[in-house]
Amino acid sequence: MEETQRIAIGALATHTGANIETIRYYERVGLLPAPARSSGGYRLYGTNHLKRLNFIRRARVLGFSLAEVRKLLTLADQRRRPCAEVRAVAAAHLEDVKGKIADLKAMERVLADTIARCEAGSGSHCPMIDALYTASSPSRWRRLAR
Amino acid sequence: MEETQRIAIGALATHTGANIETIRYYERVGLLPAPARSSGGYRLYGTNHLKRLNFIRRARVLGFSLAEVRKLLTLADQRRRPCAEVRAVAAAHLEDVKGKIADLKAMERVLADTIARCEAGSGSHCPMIDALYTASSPSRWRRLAR
DNA sequence: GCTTGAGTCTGGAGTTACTACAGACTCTAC
DNA sequence: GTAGAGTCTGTAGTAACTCCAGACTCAAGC
Repeated sequence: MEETQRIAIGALATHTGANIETIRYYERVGLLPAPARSSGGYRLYGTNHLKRLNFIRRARVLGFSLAEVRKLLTLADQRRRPCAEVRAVAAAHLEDVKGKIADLKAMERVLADTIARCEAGSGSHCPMIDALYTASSPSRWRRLAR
Repeated sequence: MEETQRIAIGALATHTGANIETIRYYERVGLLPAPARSSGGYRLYGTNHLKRLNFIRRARVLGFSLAEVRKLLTLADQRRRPCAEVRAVAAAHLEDVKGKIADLKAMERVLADTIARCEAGSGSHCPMIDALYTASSPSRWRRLAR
């Protein structure tokens, strides 16, 4: 319960793998509570900060935006954990991720195709450049990319 | 060869689907050459601008960064088109896209798993929050996410 | 007690690729 | 000549950091 160890920002950074500047940034934007300070003004972090920062980093690795992380942290902070709400945030994010995968796969296909044509090209002109300069409208390309 | 029609920025925006502000932005950062001006200072675009802007938009749809688009445009501008260099830019970008797809798929898996556990959960605590608060280090999560 | 070097502090600017104003001016049609 | 739509410039905001300068603090060694 009580927090005895207090570590400086550099140590927290090493323990979590986060950047020092990022830690200060998270404090500035209110994701990480302001820690205690030494007499000289150094930030002194306890285990709660360590846990919270790890939470943030794990959520970020999973692609949650800081706004989503904020929401998740708020939900996590409530002692009675509203699992349904957490699930809703995660599910919305999952849909987002799926959409991005679909978009990237479409891009991958077009890129791979064009590069392949490039490789087979005779050399007088570049199929990649041609494809980009071609008169078909970007909206058609966007359709293609879904 | 000669350009007779000259259209205002709004018309160019409608023709390409680009935003007016974006067109001015592309000019500011040097992707689109500064067009002629009317006596009152309005920008007047010709067909070359139209083609170039479409090129940029198609490349952006395929996920090329503006830096990459710049490189592609430079290569396209050379009369003798260095197909190999174009292919290199595109291939590098394709690798990037593939990497992002892999990352997102890993995210998708972890998210879907955790949400599934969430659905099956008894209700006393949230598996999603637990997973994020779990003591395993973010670097392990990152490994997981490849 | 003093010095040294590493660590930390704040505030501000830079990054990417736009987007969104405000307030002034221009163009076209009636 | 005037109304209303279009355009102009310049600045600031967005996400999520990252980097920097110049000042200060801390711990260790002598």
